[in-house]
Order: sequence, then structure tokens, then C-alpha cells
Amino acid sequence: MTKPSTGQRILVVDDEASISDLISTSLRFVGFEVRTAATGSQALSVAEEFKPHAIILDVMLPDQDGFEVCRQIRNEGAQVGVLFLTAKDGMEDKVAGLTIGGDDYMTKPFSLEELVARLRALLRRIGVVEMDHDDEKIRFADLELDEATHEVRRAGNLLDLSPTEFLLTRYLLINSDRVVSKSQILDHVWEYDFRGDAGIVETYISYLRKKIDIYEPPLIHTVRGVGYRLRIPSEKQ
Amino acid sequence: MTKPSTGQRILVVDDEASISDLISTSLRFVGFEVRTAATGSQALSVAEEFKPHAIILDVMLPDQDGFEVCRQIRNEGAQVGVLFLTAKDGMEDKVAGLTIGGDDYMTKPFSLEELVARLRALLRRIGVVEMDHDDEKIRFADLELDEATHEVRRAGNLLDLSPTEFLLTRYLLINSDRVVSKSQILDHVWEYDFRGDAGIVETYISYLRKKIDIYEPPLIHTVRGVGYRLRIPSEKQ
DNA sequence: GTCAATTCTCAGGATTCTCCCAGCAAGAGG
DNA sequence: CCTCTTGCTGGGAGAATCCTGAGAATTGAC
Repeated sequence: MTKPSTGQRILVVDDEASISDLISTSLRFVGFEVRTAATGSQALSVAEEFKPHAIILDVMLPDQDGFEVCRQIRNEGAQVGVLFLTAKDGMEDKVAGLTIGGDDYMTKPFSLEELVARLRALLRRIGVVEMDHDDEKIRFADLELDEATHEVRRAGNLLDLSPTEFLLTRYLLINSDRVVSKSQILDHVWEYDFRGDAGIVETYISYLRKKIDIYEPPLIHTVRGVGYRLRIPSEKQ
Repeated sequence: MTKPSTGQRILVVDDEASISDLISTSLRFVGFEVRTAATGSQALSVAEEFKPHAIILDVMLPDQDGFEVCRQIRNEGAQVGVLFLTAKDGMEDKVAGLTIGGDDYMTKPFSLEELVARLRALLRRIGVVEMDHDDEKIRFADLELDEATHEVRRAGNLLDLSPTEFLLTRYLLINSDRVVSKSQILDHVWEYDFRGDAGIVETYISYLRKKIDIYEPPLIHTVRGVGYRLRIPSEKQ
């Protein structure tokens, strides 16, 4: 449960209410101040008054496209980072090309865990949030995850993790020592439209154990009937 | 020591009167201020005027589904935690996203003890109740239960408890020094549709004694013909 | 296109948990 | 002391939960 600090202002622009609700709820929970807009013109007027540090912007809007919105907001002289959202339909290359400066883009559907991570990275890049060199590392015991390089090490040894394994590891690390349920994991780590069974989490925990817990002591513990938990086994037990 | 919560307002939304009665009675008893609603639209109007800190919300409502209700209430800008209730069967497909933003969900039938615990956890997460790191621990003598990690310790030693044993321990701890009857325990710890005999409580007390009271002094005491009581023997009875 | 990595489903097996029963132990009261 | 009631606890059947390997489906790279 990261309790971030200064409450940066984020504007979420998407015409699908379910998506913008999902995003804004998540962002508010991790400590951002959030406003939403459903159209390009609405985005412009909200931005003018709200002065967001970053914008999460769907490229496909009812009135105008996201790049145009981005251009106009920047014309106002605003110093703002943009995280574009796009459907996975082949437009990705075009979006990638148009993404300039410290901006970034993600394809829908995405994982909320990843969205927050990318947004934080973006805020760091554009200098809204100062970065201590250690801010980008999450540690628990001898397990260490580096946000900047996407490297995970246990006892100094570099682990080779797949993308999902990386996200799961980060989620466990962020919530280290607390129990997280399989549905919590599913909701935060997997893409929001995943319709499968929570059993997939068991499979990935199994994968992770074979990479993280081949070292002693084991850190990933299951709490039967509840979920999983990262913990350092104590002498007493 | 009754711990009267400082009167947080909880809205209970369920169309089954028996369920919403059961829940609201329990919540009032532990110190919450409660209102109920049987439909989505009723929930909206009550919420607007009552301004609840949290909502216990059945996803299956006669007029509209719980997600829609949640969305609309949040659109009013309300900072509110939601604890969804879902039937055991119809989930699988709709459960996604329920634990976003500090929210949580439980499947029917549930244990009242667990409902209250989860509700408290939710109120802590969304910051309605400030949380000292020790707020998540319940203690009696050298027995200590940690909500966040689900750990129970006696004299510092970690105990390995099954889910039901954990719930029972928590119930005894919350009511420490007070006598609770077997039927009270049955009503609060077991799922509300449990149709078995109260003898099951004796069995679980026996299990607990073999885990908790292998240490001195024994804390679990039988009050013959009445129930059980957590107490430190040295004090006058 | 092919190939490799990754994601996801599924099912068998191992373990743990729940619950009931039955026989025994421990009060209470005469 | 005897009897009746209540509580304790070991045993065990069946259910629930979790782990893991195998392989199908998907994705991405070349």
C-alpha cells in the first residue's frame, strides 16, 4: 500500500465511463488527486482549471483525437506528461511514433498495477517528483526489484522473470508482510477484462516459487483460505 | 471493554429483508450507525442524504446491478468504501474488479464475524479511521492476533490456525473477559446458514486449547451451562 | 511463414479442514 | 455414592483447498 505523498493531480480522459471510473478509483486509492473528462473539449476546459501534472488520455475520443487534445493543452504552455491509452488494433505503431518527450502509451486492456507503475515513472521523468536513486527500488529481505531497469534480484542473483511474473512480484513486494487474496491479485495484476479463474494465480505463484524461493529462506507463504503473503520466517514457529 | 466505533455510518443494500436485518442488527450492536435500502434507486437517495462512510452492497438487486449503483454513488464525488456481497454461484464472470480502490467482496453465505472484520479493514484502508500500526492487532494477555498478517501468537510463538480457528480466536478476543454462549459463537463465527449442532463449537474450542493453552496459564475457560470466556486465571473470578 | 516464449486451462494428487459421532470425563444435585 | 447432565476429545469420512505438471492457445520475434 504505497502512500504517495504529495497528491499529484491526474486528469483521466476516456469516454467509456467504466474505464475512467476504474482508473480514477485506483489512482485515488494510491493517493493521487483525480479529475475525469469524457470528451476532448471537456478535457481542455478541465485541464485549464485543474492544472494536472499528468494526463491519462484515450486516443479515441468522440469529438477529436487524443493527440489533438494533447497538442492544444500543451499550446496553453502547460508542462504536463501524457500517458496515452489505445485499443490493440494495429494503431500501436502510429501511437508509438507520436509519443514524444517523456510521454508513454499503453494498450487496452491493461493491468492496473502496470498503469500505476508507468504513471509514476512518467511523473519521475518529467521531474514532477524528484527521484532519489533508491526510490526506484523495492526491497524485502534479500529480494530487490528495480523499477528503472526492471531487474529483480534475490541475494544478488538476477532472476529471469516473464512480464506477468514481474508484475506479480511487484504487487507482492508492495504489499509485503500483508496477506493479499487471490482476487486482489487478479484485480490488480491481470488485465481488467480477464475473465478466467483465480486458479491462474496459483499457477503463477508456483512459477515464482521456482525462481524466487529456490533460495533460502522461502519468502512466499500461502495463508490457506485467505491468500498469499511475503514474509521472513521467524525463529519462533 | 466494548469498543464502540465512533459511529461510522454504514449503508446496507440488499433486497432480502432477512439478510439486511441480520447485517444491520450486527453492525448496530458493534457501534455503527446503519441505514438500509432494498433497491438500487433507494440506495442512491439514501446515500445522498445519509452520506455513509461505507456501503455493504449486494451485486444482485431487483432494479439495477450493484456495480452501477456503486458507480453512480461515486460519481457524486462521495469518498466511500464498498463491500460487495455476491452469491456463490453467479460469480466467476462478474467478480473482476471488485477489490479495486480499497474495496472488497464476500460471497454469501458469510460469517458475521468476518463481515465486521472486513468492514473494519476497509474503513481503515480508505482512511475513515486512522490506523496506527497497532490498530490492526488485538491483544489479550500474551495472546495477540494481527489482522493484516493473519498471524496469531501466544507468548511470541506463532500459532498455526485453520480459518475457522482463526475466526473463533478473534471472536473470543473481541469479547475477552466476557462470557459468550455457544449459540452466540455459532451465530457470529459460522456462516449464517449453518444448520448443524452447537456441539461443533466444543470441538473447535478443543482444537484451540491444544494450540493456545499448551502455554501457561490457560486462557480459555468453560463456564458450565453458559459458554466460554477468555480470562487470566490469577484474577478473582 | 517458423520458432520460442509466454499465457492460460485442466486434472490428478497431496494436504488440510470441516463436521459428526461416540465414548469418556467432569460437575451438580440428591 | 449414584445419576443425570454437560463438556471434552479421538477417530474418521467427505469436502475444500492448494500445488504442480502437461499441454493447448496465444503472442511476438525474426
